[in-house]
Amino acid sequence: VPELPEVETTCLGLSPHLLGRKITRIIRRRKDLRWPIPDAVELLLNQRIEALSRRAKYLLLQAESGSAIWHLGMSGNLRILSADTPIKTHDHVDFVLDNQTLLRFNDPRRFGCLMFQHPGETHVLLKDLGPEPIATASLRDQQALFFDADYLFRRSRKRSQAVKHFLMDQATVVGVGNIYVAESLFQAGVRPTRPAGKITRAECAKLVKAIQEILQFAITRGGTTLRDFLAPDGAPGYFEQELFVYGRAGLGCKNCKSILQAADLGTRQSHFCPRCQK
DNA sequence: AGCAGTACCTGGTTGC
DNA sequence: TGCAACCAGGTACTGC
Repeated sequence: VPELPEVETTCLGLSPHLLGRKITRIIRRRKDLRWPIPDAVELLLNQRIEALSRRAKYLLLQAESGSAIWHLGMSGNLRILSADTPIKTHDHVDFVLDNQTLLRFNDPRRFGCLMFQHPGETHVLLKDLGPEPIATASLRDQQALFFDADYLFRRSRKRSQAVKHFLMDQATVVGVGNIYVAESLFQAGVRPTRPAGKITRAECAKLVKAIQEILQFAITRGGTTLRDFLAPDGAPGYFEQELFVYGRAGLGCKNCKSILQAADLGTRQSHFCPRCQK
């Protein structure tokens, strides 16, 4: 379930293997992932990889002729492998490199995508994204919006939707999915079902702090491996053992021993502590 | 415009 | 034991 920490882990893991390398061949075994893979990705042939970066849950592989945009969806995985590694089921795309290695995309559920962005263009998928939750000083300068308590408070006013959905909306803040929103709400002491508009300013401050700390900590643990997430070198993430509420309905709260409950929010379940979260 | 609900997809698990 | 039903969930889409 790749959320920001998993995509960041992938980005950090891939960078040393990709930067400066030339793409010698692109193999598309499928026409469609989440969307059709545009033919324009062929413009990356014989190009050197200039940069690899993450924006929200997207991974951008930049060359002079344009950028590949990957999204890992639900089950997507990018690995660096030896060029002679046999194909497995759901291996959909290879970028073959000039040093006997390749970048291979595997995605059983095919919710992921590979798109292309021309130089100077902003792909439509990247247009309406909210601010990055963890912003460096340089990001603060280039981003129109800055993720802090004031921003979250103002944006949530008069919103009736559950705060959980509000925080998972990539237009509010990027990178937060079902796992980390549950953990952040727990750490901030806020129930997932509360209407976003009823969250106090103090709670907004707690939520911002919780989201930032949890995402940052998860990155240091290499993300969360629940079913199939692996870093580009094949290593799993170790954040699962740090989870307080996600997937723990019916079990005791690690803080107060109360039995964790499941709230039905749409089709997704959301786990919380009835005592710690108001 | 905001929001709830649905579809997409496959593999693992559950239930009869 | 075998097979169907269900569940996981990021995101775009639909319709109110």
